[in-house]
Amino acid sequence: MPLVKQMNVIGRPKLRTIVADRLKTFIVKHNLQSGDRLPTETELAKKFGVSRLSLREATKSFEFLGILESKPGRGLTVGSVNMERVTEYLGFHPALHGISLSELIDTRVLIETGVLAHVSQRMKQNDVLYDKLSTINESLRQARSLARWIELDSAFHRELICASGLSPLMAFTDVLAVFFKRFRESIQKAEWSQGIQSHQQIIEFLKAGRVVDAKKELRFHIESHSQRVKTPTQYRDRK
Amino acid sequence: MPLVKQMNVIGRPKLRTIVADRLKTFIVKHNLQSGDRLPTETELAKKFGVSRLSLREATKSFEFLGILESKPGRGLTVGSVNMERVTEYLGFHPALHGISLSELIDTRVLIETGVLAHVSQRMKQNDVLYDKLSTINESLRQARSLARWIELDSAFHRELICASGLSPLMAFTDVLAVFFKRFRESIQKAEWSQGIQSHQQIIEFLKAGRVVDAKKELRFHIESHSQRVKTPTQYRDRK
DNA sequence: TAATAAAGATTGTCTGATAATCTAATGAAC
DNA sequence: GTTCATTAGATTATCAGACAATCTTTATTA
Repeated sequence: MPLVKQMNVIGRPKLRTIVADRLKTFIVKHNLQSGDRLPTETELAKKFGVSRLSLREATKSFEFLGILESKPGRGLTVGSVNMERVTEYLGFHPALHGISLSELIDTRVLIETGVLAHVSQRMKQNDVLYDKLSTINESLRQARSLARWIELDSAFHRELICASGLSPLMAFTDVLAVFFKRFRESIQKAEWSQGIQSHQQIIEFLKAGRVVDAKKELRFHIESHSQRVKTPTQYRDRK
Repeated sequence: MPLVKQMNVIGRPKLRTIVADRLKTFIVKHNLQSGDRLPTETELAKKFGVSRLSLREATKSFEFLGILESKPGRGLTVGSVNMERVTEYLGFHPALHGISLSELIDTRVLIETGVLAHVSQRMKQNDVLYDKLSTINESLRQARSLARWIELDSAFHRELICASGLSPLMAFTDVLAVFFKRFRESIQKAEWSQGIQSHQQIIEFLKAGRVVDAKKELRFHIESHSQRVKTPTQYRDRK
């Protein structure tokens, strides 16, 4: 007969969870900044009373997010969060695939048109913003392959958000970009020029401070994408 | 004399990085959905040609994000992304503390006002939306503690986004909420009633289809937060 | 002094083992 | 036959120890 089962009953928290929490506390308590070094794995493991393996499960999760960095011979250092990494792996998750195209487009229209007032404002004080956007659009004209076109079109819209100076939105739009990539791929070559014209019109409007016109043009530009996509791409092709 | 140093020179990618990528591919290729089961750790390790340990470093990172779940005796299953978890651990990171309050407020104003047109539209077809918001606001009147007030205020604004039906924005505002929590805590009791009145006004405007007025009121409501906060909260209290 | 080589420290990865936990099969009682 | 408790099997959780790979620092040499 088996001994009395160790009563841990419902969810005993995993060790790595505890360690992750203590690591977080450690960083905050010591007020560590990017680049600062942490104790070695062995020391931390001893400090937390767990094996080096359990400690690593926590640090590796942090490293995945970019919170920590580790190199052989150097040790652990505080990193700088890598949003791209996060979004790349969150973006592919099935749960997020259920979002309809119209929802995605509405969201994008909301953010990009909302940003224009800020962009226009900042353009007045800084010519570089206009030049950057203009340069990308110029390259767009010379794009030969579809892949290159998609890359530059994404860059244009990304730069638009960036020009607003609202950094939180940058990270978010990177997530959205993952989904739009697949829609962009259904674009026809004949439609390139139309898109480029729209881009140009938008930045001219912005430079002139005509925000309302820019919004209208941008909304039309984004929404015209959707009309070309006949059927939403299916991802579930088998039972 | 040491042997010729194994020339790997620049960054040979870590095994866990490769494994993470192959795991991602595996999930996408097999079209796995939330709740679906994966092969066992041993099988996956064999499949990828690495040790079980290296495999675990990848799966644990995924588990941390909520992409995977693991239980002893059951195995690995596809999870549903836990944004709270992600934001909790990203939110404490020093690099993200650099975002200024004005940037946060501008971003919030942009999203919340942008959403109002959608909300108003949907309110016409569904009374429940108005009732939900109204109920939260009603509870807000009866809140006694600051903690309760913060909780309900957050809930109101969250419900507002939710009412737009744009689910991508939900996840994003949850991230922003982490940062706003600390600013809400500086609010004065005397200001409660003013906030509640604003809430009420906003939903009345929305119900009446007066989107422009609702936007104006909401913008004022959010921006008035910032004026109360005298100095941006400092996190670096020591060298 | 500067370049090179060696030594030390630290993470990367592997193997193997035991404990904890869940799932499913088994059997007993009604 | 049905329902419940028990058992057995499968799978992850955690540990320990070892060696390789890599970076940093020190020591050596020209």
